[in-house]
Amino acid sequence: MTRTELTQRQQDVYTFIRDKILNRGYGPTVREIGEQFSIKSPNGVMCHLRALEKKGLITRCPNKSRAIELTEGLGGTGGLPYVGVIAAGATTLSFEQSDRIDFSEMFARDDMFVLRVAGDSMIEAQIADGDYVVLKQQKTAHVGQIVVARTPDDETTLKYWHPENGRIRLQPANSSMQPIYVPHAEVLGVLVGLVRNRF
Amino acid sequence: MTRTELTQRQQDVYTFIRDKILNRGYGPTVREIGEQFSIKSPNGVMCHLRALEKKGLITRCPNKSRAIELTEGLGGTGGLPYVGVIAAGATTLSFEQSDRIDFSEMFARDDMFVLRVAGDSMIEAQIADGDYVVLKQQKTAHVGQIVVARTPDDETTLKYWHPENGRIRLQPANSSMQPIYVPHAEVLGVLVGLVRNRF
DNA sequence: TGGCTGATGGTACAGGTGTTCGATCAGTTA
DNA sequence: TAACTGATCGAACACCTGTACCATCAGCCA
Repeated sequence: MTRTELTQRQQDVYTFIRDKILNRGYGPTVREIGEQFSIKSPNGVMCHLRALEKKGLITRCPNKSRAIELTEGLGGTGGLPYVGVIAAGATTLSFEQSDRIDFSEMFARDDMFVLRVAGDSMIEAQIADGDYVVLKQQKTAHVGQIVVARTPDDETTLKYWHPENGRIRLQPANSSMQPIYVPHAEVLGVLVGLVRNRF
Repeated sequence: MTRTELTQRQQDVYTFIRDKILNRGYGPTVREIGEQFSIKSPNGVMCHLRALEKKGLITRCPNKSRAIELTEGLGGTGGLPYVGVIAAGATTLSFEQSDRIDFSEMFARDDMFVLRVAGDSMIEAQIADGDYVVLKQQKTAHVGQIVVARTPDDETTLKYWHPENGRIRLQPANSSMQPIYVPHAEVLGVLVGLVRNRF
């Protein structure tokens, strides 16, 4: 959601403010923002805040400390009703008194990140073109795990992770495709989840 | 979430603080709390804040304004960093300054519900056993959409929706399975999303 | 009755904080 | 070249805010 109408600097400041509010629960002061970006004058920051407010991204309450509201909702209030398991066979759905399920809570760890999948190389693992995959950031993986790996020629790819004698086999889940063999590769993260929202 | 170890007054104060953080985006000052509860001395409020902190409900950062953190997570606040598209080929992942993606926002409509899939009848639509499917509650569907349908013998199933002359064909996405033909069926919802979190 | 806890009031102070005014400076546009 | 915009510095100011110290009072328990 990069905004062309924002300068890079404004984008940075906005992201910082949002990050503070989201992760710490309360926003930064003018001087905290300044410190973060090595802006030594409070007025330097004020200038950006005025710009962000004029462009409608934040709302401020004059003369109050830390009183920055994000115009964009924080989102994620409640989750969705979880009504049961659906099998090939009989099922009773109970909309009444159902539990709720919250996907952002499901992937709530902050060492995770999201990639969008392009291509069908993992189709037989039920990972389709356009899916969002959720990955846990780590540098090692077990044999057979699905990982995001960076190869020596600086390509990044989503594949099964198979270290072999003196090389790495990056195995697609697509029987019409061949495995990739590389002398070594860097694991960027391992697959922990998947989200799809187009049907 | 009434806590027996809290006095009524403390409970009230805590609720007020949480309400401010959740609905306004930033917490109250000591004096704002005092005004709300007609406590005329800042110290009266301090006393409650100390109590709440001692009991572990909030965390404070000394000498900072509005610096009240709720110990209990806000629930579904933030989303995850969205770092790019991963293709079979080259990709540059940018962890710096990345956008964020929030799945609970993605499925934020309140006419949606979630089911867990049992069985492999939709495997060729990349819907696997154990996946969560997100459905939009509606009574009609277009031809070829994936729906949750209830058949006359009161079974509920996830299938492709194919109305035909005088009957409904409920088509699995599994070439080893046969379609189900029923004289009529009730659409409970159409598929709009999918979430998987086991790998 | 004495001691304890929870809840407040009052006052005072130091440092945090938002804001303003004036000025510089690089890069872009007319 | 002149005008402008974005970004920033520096200093100053008034108010906001957290905090500390001291005191009161009702209710409960021993």
